[in-house]
Parts: sequence; structure tokens; C-alpha cells
Amino acid sequence: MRQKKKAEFLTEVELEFMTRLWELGEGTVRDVLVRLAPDRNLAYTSAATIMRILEQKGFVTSTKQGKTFVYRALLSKDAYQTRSLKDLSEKLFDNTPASLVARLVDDANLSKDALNEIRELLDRRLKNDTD
Amino acid sequence: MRQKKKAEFLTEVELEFMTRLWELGEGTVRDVLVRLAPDRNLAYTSAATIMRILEQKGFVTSTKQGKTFVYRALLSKDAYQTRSLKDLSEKLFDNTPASLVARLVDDANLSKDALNEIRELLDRRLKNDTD
DNA sequence: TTGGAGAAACGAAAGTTTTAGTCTGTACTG
DNA sequence: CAGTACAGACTAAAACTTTCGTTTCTCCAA
Repeated sequence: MRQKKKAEFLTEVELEFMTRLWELGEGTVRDVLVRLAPDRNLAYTSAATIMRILEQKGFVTSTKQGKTFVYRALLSKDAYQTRSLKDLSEKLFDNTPASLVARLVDDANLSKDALNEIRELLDRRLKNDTD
Repeated sequence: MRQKKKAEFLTEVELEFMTRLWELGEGTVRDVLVRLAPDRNLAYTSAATIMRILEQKGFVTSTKQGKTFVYRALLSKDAYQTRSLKDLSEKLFDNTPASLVARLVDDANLSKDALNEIRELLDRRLKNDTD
């Protein structure tokens, strides 16, 4: 009954774990642990704690299969991406998504291919909207 | 234990303060404090602590003007926007900015005007690149 | 049946974040 | 010249994050 107030966002480490779980679809503590970066060297108990916290916060659920618990994400990656973008847009871009994209494409490190990909995506989206 | 490893990102509260400072250009602790949301009710000493931490972390600098310190951002809002987007893109969008934009235009209730605005921006950017 | 391996539960410890209290200094006021 | 009012330094404490050790549980094999 620690945190009653359901957290809205993942911490650094929590996101690291959720990313693995999203990739896996579902998995045990060990499944997630072995998929972390090889140089991560995190104790099993630490991983188990993270998973427990994720469950407490309502990001994942678990079911006992045989003798171990199998975890599954309750929040999809898409949904969390959307939530994160909304938050960033509000907090740092005056709630103006266009300025967010502007900043993104102004980044000199973005390849021309990436820019074209983005524009094609927008073209398709605009075409669909006018249908 | 002076300057620990320089933090790369702002915490929630730090961002709140930096946003005011970016708006102001520069300002004292009190200048920033009075521009927080009216229901914020933060003690002056708390605000001063936040500003001190921001300076320790290298996000702002201060100069004594008369009897008080005036703070100025060392990191521009633009630069921090870029940094944040890069981080989000890496951590949550497999380092693929196009998928970030896809998520943005797919889910946010973006107006057609906003979409057009974004596309025009991309057109200009692409044109400039090929010049 | 029991002993050991692997998994889970519990919570301690260290670090960070957020908020604020107390103490001190200084300039202006009367 | 003393007192007030405001600014800053230092300290602290509560909440949260991150990591992991210890203890407990459960199942399977010899």
C-alpha cells in the first residue's frame, strides 16, 4: 500500500524493463533480466523488485504459470508513446505539436532520408483526412 | 563534493523554473517565484534552493546586481528541446524520428491546419537542404 | 521424505528530489 | 543608530528511486 497515487510515467529503469517486456509480449523476471544489455549486471532480486514496482504502479500484471509469475504489460507501448509525447509537448513546446516537429526537423543530425520519410507520412495522413 | 556529474536533464520542478526563466530572459529568485502558477504556494526558500541546484547543475548562472542575484539560463530552450527530443526518440522510438512523428500525427487531435503547418515546414527544410 | 535450486517477499541502504525552516547579512527607514 | 524587511547560505526531512541481501516458499529428484 505504498504508492496509492498511480504514477503516470515510468522512471528510467522502469522504462528499460518495460521496453523488454513490450518486445517479449510477456515474460518472467528472468526473461526480462537476460534481455537487458550484457554489461548491465543487475542482480535477479533487483530485477524482481522493479517488476514488483511496475505491478504496484499498474503498468503490468502477472499470472502464475507453473511455479513462476509471468508478466504482461497493461499499458501498450503505443499508448505510452502517445502519453509521453503529449507530456513533452505540453511541458516544453507550449502545447504546440508543430513546434515540436519543427525542432525535430531542425536538428542537423537528421538525415534527408528521415526527413523524406516524415514528409511522406504527413502526405498520406493529409490525403486521408481530406477523403 | 562540489559539482557532481553534470545532470543532463531537468527534473519536473527544475523544468518548471527553467521555463519561467526562459520566458523572462533573466530574473531573480522572486521574479521566477511570482510567475509560477498562482496556486503553487511555494516558499521563497524553496524557490531559492531550486535556483541554487540549477546553478550547481550548470543550467543557469548568476550575477550579483545590487544586493540580489540575477539568474540567466546557460542552456537555451531550443537546445533543451532538441536534447529532450533526442532522448525520447532514443528511449521510446527506437531512434527513429519518423515513428515519433507518426505517433504524434496519428493520435494527437491535430487540426488539419497544424498538419499542413508541419508539412510546409518540412517542405521548406527539404528545399533548403537541396540548395 | 527430504534437501537443494530457483523464485518470490520483505525490506534495508544509499542516492536523488522536493520542500521548507533557521540563521545571518545588509540596506533602507524613521 | 536601531529595527524591519528582504536576500542568501546552510541544514534537514520526507518521499521516491535504485540496488541488492536475507529470508521464505515451492517443487522436483534421489
